Amino acid sequence: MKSESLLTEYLPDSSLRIDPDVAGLEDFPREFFRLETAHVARGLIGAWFVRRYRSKWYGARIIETEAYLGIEDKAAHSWRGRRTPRVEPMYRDGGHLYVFLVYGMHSCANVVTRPPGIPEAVLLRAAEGPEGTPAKLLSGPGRLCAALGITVASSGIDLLSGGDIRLFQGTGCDTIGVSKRIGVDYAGEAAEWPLRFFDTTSRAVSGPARLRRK
DNA sequence: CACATGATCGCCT
DNA sequence: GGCGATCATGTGG
Repeated sequence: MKSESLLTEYLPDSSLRIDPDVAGLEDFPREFFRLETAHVARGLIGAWFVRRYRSKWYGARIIETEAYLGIEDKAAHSWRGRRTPRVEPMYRDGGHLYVFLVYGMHSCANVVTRPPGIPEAVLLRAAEGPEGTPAKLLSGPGRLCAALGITVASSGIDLLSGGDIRLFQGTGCDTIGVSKRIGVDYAGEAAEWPLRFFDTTSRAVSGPARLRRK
């Protein structure tokens, strides 16, 4: 099934339906997203990533993230201050969305961090739906975007201004594991930095098994 | 589980 | 021209 079709074919009947009001979900304060990126990445474990489609809301609980530290981080798109149309959203204020396409076919969603002008972000790597939802559905940055129908068309939007894609606070997580990031072996020393965070109790954690406990 | 491969194309050099 | 912040599928242990 193509990723695009998931938006129109999977979502409407999805178990990912959620009503933010009924669930009592609350926005993060803007200041949270301006804090140190690794701190935000850790703090987003347990948060809710939701979107509205045809007036109904769908979403899932984030269980895996990675921090990308901007100009000093060889693994980051903004390494050495690179500033192109694609990367531009990373230079915005914390709380914006940055979506890019990898390998010509998969979208990856990021939450921009730090104040305007500092191009850092948190990659949303995996999430989990309610009990009964196939773990694989939202396991991996590409699958997460496909299941929720997130594409580059939404890159640059603000997640805190009441739009169709939002991020809400969760109940926190006290079983967080840490590891190096996945798929950035080309980044030299930066490839070893412990910037990946995940809920060790979730079955939806992506990546090789050797990086799932810690 | 580890590893290998093909798919597929926008972005940057 | 070359190469990914990936995934599905295949092989072999």
